Amino acid sequence: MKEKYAALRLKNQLCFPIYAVSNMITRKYKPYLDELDLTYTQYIVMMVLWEQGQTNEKFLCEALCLKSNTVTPLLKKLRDKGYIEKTKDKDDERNLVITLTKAGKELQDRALSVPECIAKEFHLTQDEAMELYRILYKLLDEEKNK
Amino acid sequence: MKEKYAALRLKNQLCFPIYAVSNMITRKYKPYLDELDLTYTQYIVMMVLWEQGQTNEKFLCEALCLKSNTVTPLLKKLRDKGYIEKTKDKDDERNLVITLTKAGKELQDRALSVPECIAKEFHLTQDEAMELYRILYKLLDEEKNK
DNA sequence: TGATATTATATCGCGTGCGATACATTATGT
DNA sequence: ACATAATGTATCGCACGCGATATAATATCA
Repeated sequence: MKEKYAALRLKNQLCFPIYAVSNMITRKYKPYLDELDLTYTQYIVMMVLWEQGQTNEKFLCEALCLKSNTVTPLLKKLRDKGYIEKTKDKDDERNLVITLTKAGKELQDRALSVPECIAKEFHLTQDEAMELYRILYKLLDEEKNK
Repeated sequence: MKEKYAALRLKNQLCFPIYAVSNMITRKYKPYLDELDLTYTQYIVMMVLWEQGQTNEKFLCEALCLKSNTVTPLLKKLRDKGYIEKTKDKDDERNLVITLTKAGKELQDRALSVPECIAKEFHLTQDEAMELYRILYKLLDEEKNK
């Protein structure tokens, strides 16, 4: 018979390797992002901005699956670094319009090498990467549609 | 031709869904672990202890892919909660021997329901769960053997 | 219109994670 | 034996991530 506590063994968890790999990824990015004066979380905020050009805090929170209590201080730091600007929406003054500064836009070119540097550090096959991606988004999408 | 900045799009990252799912998992566990007076990280520490019965900080750090500056305060909190005890190894006084208290041992029975509660919240097929597990450990093992 | 609800952002406190560093103990080499 | 290195743990400072709560602006509805 199976051991009573088998379900509580670390090796039998799916949550733990996700947690550990997530920490590992942040560590891997650090040396590359240090050169851009960005943390990992700041980097993904910048990604959204590079793509959207202009956005607001609410959109960022949803795109990154974060809460305002995480994003508000992040935006403050990015503004202090001179990468973004925050202005009030004229039509709805609750709305915080976030735009890239010149330095913020220029950062995108310097960031171009990051994805390939990171890719070299992980050795998954194309199929593995795609399957991992698919399963993770299945979990995220499921959560979003609740 | 492919857009110049395609590699910097959030949707083209593998790192981001791992990060987002990891955060999601911690949120999912919270209500169940609150009843045990454990955080997620404290929970995985307890898992190692339930399995090993006795261990030291170094073993914990390696098992959980964490550094001592994370684990030391964790152990302090678990001791304050009365779940573990810390004593010096007689043979090597650098070594911190960590053991479960009676309350710590009893907690394992109360934790037995957690894995199944969590499993119900995620809807992966058996194959998807196994493949996810395999790929994540491939990444972790690769890192360990460096 | 005016009370109430909703929405978007911000603040507070706590618990991680981590790089850098310090400290005490043991091991090592001459 | 004794200076030096290695090892195991602890401390410090910073940046998240989040639940709870607050605040300001807009929407809703009697």
